[in-house]
Amino acid sequence: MRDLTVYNSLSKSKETFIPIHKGLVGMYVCGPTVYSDVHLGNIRTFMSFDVIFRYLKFLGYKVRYVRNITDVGHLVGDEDEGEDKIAKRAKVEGLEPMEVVQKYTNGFHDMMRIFNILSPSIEPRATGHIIDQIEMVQQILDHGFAYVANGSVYFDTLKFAKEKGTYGKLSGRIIEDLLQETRDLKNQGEKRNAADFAIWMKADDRHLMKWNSPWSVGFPGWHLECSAMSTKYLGAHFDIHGGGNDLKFPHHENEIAQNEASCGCAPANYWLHTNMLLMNGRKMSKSDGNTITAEELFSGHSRHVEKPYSPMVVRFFMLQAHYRSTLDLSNEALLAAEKGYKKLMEANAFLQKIKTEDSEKNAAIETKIIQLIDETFDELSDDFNTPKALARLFELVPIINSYKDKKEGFGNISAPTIELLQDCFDKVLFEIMGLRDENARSDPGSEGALDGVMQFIIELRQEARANKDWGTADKIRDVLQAQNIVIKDGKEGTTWNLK
RNA sequence: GGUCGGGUGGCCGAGCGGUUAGGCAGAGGUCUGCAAAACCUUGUACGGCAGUUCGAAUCUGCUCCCGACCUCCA
Repeated sequence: MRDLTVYNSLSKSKETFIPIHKGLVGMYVCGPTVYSDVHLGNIRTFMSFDVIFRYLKFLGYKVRYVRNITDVGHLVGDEDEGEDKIAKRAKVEGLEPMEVVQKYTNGFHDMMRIFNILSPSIEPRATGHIIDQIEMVQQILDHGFAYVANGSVYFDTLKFAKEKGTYGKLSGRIIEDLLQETRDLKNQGEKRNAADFAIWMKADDRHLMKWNSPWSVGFPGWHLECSAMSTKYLGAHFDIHGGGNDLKFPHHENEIAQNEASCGCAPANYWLHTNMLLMNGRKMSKSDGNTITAEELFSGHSRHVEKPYSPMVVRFFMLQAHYRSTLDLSNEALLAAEKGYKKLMEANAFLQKIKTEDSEKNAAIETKIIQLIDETFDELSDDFNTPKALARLFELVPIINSYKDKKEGFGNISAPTIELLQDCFDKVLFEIMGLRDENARSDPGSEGALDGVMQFIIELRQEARANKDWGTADKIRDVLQAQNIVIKDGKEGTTWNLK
């Protein structure tokens, strides 16, 4: 197995990835809070972890990938009296909270499918794990790192920080600074310190989602569900924990604290964080409206974009940036990605059709190809560097295309090398990067029929061309073009493909 | 205000001590009835100012911008 290097947010450096159990990887990623449609920023994060999941599997690891659905406890606003996001939405839409949850969970799953993001191994919901969460609250209380106040339970951050000395390690926060926050929080009354946070909250009568507990009828705190569910399915100590950069603090920091307080050990060895998707140079965010939806991208109906872009173009666009860098979305960048994506897919489609035959081989090119293939996997193994891996693939494209033209000096590639190349493109593009060839005629039933018709039309056009009837030849091409079918007259005959 | 990250050629985006990253756009050429595609050739950029070094986009200091987190967000 190739050595894999990952950037660990905990150490702020790249480390060699060594799983706790040989050959097995446990990975937990914070999923969405299902109170509204997913937006592109979420999608980028889940797509990044999708590639990570796919690559780990490619390397031969058996991966248990847990990605939760948060459907309770996430509050609006910055103080503990804020409304639950789901409950608020339920009121607005006149639905049962669970209907809201189902609606947006369905929407989320649809979007994951559209972007070819694989389902995780387990997708647990917070509301399905209330008992586990109550047990964890109890453990934290038993260990003295929480206190009950008026039916709610708060995590005693200061005590935890003093005794364990690890609080703030992930996010670089210093407890003293947090305590000195002068921000004017309305509901500080029950908390001993500003840095404390609720792990169980007493619900008022009007609250829609609430459960019985030893402390009150209420609901779990936002950070708790991840601690409880990761522990339940991956154990107290697992390999990778991931999420968006904006979750580092307070969410992940508090998650770590909860885990340590309940079972005495840090939950994950490696913390991976994806960076933000930007638009207009600013974070794309649900709450401030600086956003574009996936549907708007697909339809082109947005002032930020001048034409529609397909899901795979968007996926490719995101793959061209490293997951730890911010990525600025713009029409121009999308346009460039679309061209590049098509070029790569066309080269691949041609490559996969090459019949291997033994012929005189060119040692220099053989070496170059093998080296580039090797480098492609090196890049992926270096903290999942998809942009660099794609760059190597793009360097292979001219070699592939020159084979098409049967130019002097190229084309003399041995069968095993061609097979290696075919395998590399297939694995990297589809299995690892999760792309799909949108140009490929996907419906096998209609393919035969359309292909037959196209062969006939191309034949007719060839006759016209042979008779130098350029008018007819061009008309056929123009009409087909209007139907989004592109005709290309190559040296080896005419080919066609759907635009 | 505190903490952290970033400023790379027309655009996107890698790299982080010595190499052409790559994509898109642009220019010239080959091919072609014309086109498209493909192929070949072409661009010497790293916010600014000092410094370290044989050598810096890459390290250090200062400085100017921008962003993220600190409050719900992937």
